[in-house]
Amino acid sequence: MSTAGDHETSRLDDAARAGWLYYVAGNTQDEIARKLGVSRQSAQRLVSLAVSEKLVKVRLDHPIARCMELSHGLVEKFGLASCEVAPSDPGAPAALTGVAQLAAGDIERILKSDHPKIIALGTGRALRASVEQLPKMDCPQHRIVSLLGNMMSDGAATPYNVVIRMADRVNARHYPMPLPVFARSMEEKLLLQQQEAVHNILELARQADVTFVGIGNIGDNAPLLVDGFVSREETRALIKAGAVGEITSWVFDRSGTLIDGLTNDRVASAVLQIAPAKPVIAIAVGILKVEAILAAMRGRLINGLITDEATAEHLLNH
Amino acid sequence: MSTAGDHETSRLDDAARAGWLYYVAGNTQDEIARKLGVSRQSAQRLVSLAVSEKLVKVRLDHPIARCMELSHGLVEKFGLASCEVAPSDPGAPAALTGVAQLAAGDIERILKSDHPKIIALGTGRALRASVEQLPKMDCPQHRIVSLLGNMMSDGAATPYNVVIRMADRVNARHYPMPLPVFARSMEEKLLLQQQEAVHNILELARQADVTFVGIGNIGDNAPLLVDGFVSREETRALIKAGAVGEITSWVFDRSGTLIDGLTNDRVASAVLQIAPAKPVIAIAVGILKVEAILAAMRGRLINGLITDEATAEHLLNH
DNA sequence: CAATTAGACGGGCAATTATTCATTCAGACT
DNA sequence: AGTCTGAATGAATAATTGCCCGTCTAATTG
Repeated sequence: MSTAGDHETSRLDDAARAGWLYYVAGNTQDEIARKLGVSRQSAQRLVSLAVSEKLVKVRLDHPIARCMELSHGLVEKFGLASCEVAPSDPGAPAALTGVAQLAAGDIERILKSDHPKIIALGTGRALRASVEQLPKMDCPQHRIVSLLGNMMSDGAATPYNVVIRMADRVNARHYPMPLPVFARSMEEKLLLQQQEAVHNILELARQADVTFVGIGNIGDNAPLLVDGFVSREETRALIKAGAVGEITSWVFDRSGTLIDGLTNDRVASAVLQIAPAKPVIAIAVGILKVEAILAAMRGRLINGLITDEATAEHLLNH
Repeated sequence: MSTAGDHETSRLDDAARAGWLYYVAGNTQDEIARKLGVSRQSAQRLVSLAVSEKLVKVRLDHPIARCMELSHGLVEKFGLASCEVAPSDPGAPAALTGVAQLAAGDIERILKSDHPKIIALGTGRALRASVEQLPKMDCPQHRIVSLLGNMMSDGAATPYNVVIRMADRVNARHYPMPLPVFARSMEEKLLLQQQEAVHNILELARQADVTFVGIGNIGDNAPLLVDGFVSREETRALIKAGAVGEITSWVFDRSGTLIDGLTNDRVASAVLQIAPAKPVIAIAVGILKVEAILAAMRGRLINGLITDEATAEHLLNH
């Protein structure tokens, strides 16, 4: 026993020595092997032992480090395909710029591809801010398609028309949806969607290679309410039905299940797919949205998330 | 200015991201390149930037880590060719075992060589303890030579006969020095050294491929005094002449310069070389010896050191 | 005591990482 | 505008690292 213990101890000592020489002193494994009087392979084993025994601890002295941890944690916890967390600037309340830059980076990377892509977009302030961050580009090979209408029921344009703005910037073919966000009734919705142009656009959206959406909360500060798409009474009914969030105006409950009836009967936007095969990336920031984001992840309505540090903390500590 | 700053910042952010993915998440640089949307070379540059900008900090969770730092510090500060520091066991007062094992490891490594080597040995408790740690070996190709006599002036054997003990263990040719440590006078010393055998041994010692010595302090607890080689009066005279330490009974002052006259006139051991070309490694432990070790390093009487943590701390904080 | 087995070792090779070099590109200056 | 400079980039290549496999050693077991 004592012999084995000593043996193990001295092996760990050597591992520590090797780890120190490698990570702190910057020696190569060959040099370590010479200094420790062992073969290079043994030196390699010692270094890797030092790592696997957790003798070496790496710390990253940069605000980004926390973001990476959070992102990693969210990926693990909710089975996301991707997650990016922007640092929250404690000074600036307009926390959008961080995520907007991140999202813009993602979008830009996709646009740089030579292969034609179909990019589907929802709406929302965060998404709009992201598009604003895009540089001028020339991407005629791609198509940008809207997931939902850009009209109020009375025909007025909605304030956050992301598709057209983006197409402006990057010079791509684009397909805004010539529909109101909500039809006046289920029948009207079906009627509208039977138009060939609308039908084509919905089909295009279904084939999208990547989808970016916003997530809205339901309640007093809900985008849908603030922007006048639903009334106070409808909001109350939705809350009573368990609604906590919405994506492209489709309202869902805590488990991420779409609410039956109510406004969902009249939503004209493309249907959400559960556990989509292609990336569906939500851009969403804010403590108010935490419940909605959680629900969307639980229900597999999205498989990617771009958010900020503060929101990510709440999502993980829930 | 603001643009440049932003640019630099975002570059560092990316570097931090890359560093995190590499060191914390264990990604390969290829994966990082894909995730960050840059070329593999750029990913490599980002990782190395994160290192050179000190964003990644590596810590080693093992007592050895401190020893490695101390060793590195001593090498730098005193221009040593090598330095090893054994962990001090706060519980055990007999701090010798740590350094003894280290030294034994060094010696063993040399003995394993197929090329014939000449190993010169001094005396001392630490050196003796090291030899005790040697395993049984069979090394007829090497020669072990003593740097100094193993007799008291009256012909009695000295207690720490390292060479014979070591030769016992490793079965190597050995050359103990058939001389007293101190002759009775300078004339007697010269006479003794003219014997052919002695002359040959001294020449062999001069050619040694590697030399291991102990370092003694001068004073009340000095090995020379305790073991009865010098008298109290001689000790007093030496101290008055500035003596702080000795190696193979050659006494030197604070600057590592050999003291003129006194006992040095009568030392029969091989002369110390200043700034030796081959490794001359001292094995020395203890707060009492700090002054002596410092002096030996200053005077370039040694170019290698094996000591323990506590002693190393004192050497560096001096 | 022989058989078995777990673990370490080193050789060789594939994968990964670091470096060098020529080129490009943006901005500064003439 | 032309030219220079310095940074950034990608390609090529050199260096380093990680992994697999056959071999050997030592401990365990029957």
